[in-house]
Amino acid sequence: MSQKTTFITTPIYYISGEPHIGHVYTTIAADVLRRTALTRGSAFLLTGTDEHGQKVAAAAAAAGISPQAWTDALVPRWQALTTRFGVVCDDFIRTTEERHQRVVVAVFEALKARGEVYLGTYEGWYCTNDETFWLEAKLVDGRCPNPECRREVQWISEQNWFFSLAKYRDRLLAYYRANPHWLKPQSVWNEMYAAIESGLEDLCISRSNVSWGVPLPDSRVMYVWLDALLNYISAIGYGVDPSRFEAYWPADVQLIGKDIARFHAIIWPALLWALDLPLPRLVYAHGWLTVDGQKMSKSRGNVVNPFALADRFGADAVRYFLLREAAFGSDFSYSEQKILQRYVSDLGNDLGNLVHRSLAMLAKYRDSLVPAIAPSSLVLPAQHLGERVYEAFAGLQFREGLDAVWELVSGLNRLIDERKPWALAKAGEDAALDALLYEICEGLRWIALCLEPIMPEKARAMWQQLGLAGEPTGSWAELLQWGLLPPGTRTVPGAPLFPRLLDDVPVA
RNA sequence: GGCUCGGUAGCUCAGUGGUAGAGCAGGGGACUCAUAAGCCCUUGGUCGCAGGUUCAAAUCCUGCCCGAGUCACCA
Repeated sequence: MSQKTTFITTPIYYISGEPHIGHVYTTIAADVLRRTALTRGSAFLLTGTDEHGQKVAAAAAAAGISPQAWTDALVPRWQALTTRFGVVCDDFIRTTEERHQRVVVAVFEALKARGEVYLGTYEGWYCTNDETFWLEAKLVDGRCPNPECRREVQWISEQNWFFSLAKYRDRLLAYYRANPHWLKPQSVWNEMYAAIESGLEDLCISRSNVSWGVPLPDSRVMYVWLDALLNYISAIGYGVDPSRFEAYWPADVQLIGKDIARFHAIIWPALLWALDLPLPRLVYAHGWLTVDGQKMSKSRGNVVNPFALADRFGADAVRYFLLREAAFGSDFSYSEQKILQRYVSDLGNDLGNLVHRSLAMLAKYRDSLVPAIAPSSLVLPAQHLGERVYEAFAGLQFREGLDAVWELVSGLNRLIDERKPWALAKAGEDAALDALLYEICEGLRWIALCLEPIMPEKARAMWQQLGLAGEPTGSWAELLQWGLLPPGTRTVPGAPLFPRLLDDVPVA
């Protein structure tokens, strides 16, 4: 039992455009981890925006405003995303903030003092149009290999700072072997191990030809990726507030998309070692959401707008769908039909209707008052549900955790059909009816608690309909004990949690 | 091209040596508290292809086909 605060991070999002469903996916998962951790202790969720770099500068220039004004205008859109999906961030850091930039500079100075960086020459073929350096081997007929570009490339040579990444190769390999579970899923571990094994080159960490970045003391700016990685420690006061920093670092889970594994699984650990800091306990690279098996991208025109999705199905249903539909580590193919099916079948028919029918019967047979019964009549075998769900969620096995909760949902639906409350009422078997109704309501209380990390709004709605005070949050060890639902509680049957959708028009 | 992952019921997937599984969809039934929901029963698969190892292969080996991803600042 660690008393340390569970520290969870998402990548900071590169604000080159509108947020899409993929960004939400990561952030929601982080929020579930945070809420799950809160059932046993304290938690801290960090997210934010990555605002430097040429693409941002170019977009701002195209709009005729300064990069700072550009990012200031976009950031609220990203913050709105977390709010819209019920994500509670304990901090939201922007790389343009002073508190971040001074840490970046301090880290640079520290690396220099430790001899971890040196001034060298950065050379390569450069495509001005794509603003990208290309390896000679990648060039196609001596031109830019991007099929949509194919322009001539030019040889660029500039003085820049380099981080001594290559010397960490053996230490990384040894660390990987000694810690086979520090990077998940296994497939990403394999890829990164192979990448390290094949050799590392020192990393150019400054730019002379870019102006929109964290300024270094010598008029160059910091390489945007190093700038971005440092958010994880700048936000918690590295070099500024040591006691605060040590209360959080190392991170317990750093969620990333598999595309940025290289930065988090090779450069990041080496950088932390260079600073003499411990590594995060787990870096988890989750899969992609694809649309009909195709990668989501602007050029394909198949980007799913998360706000539209939330408007149609509700934020909680989207949260549920994203974490229930596929194993968290692997890709899954999004489709309108799939989320609709989950909504109707799992949420409306199984869960929503269970709540509705249960409270309707309690209203009809017992005037909405939870009966008083002897504890001995409690028979539902849900004792270990809390542990199962906690272990699953905390271990990023969201689907497995939800499967476990649904065993109780289905169990209650089955129990109702088997014991037939309506028949008990007709036959005047009051004791049996009391016991049954109590069990059902108590089961619903458990479901509300267990689902709170996934669907906080709906869990709260269940809690209120059950007539319970406060929120469906708190220590599961204390709350998930069978029989804690107070007899005499007046339930408040309300609107269906997941009403039937009136149309099946696809989301634009 | 190198590397990675995958190809199992109509759909989404679990199953890594020992008589083919789940959920959803489809079909049938009994019920009525409920969002025409829920419950019970059920149809359905030569486990990508071809070889090989083994008493025994979806599961191990080899080759091939197909799909996706990655190797470039997209979660």
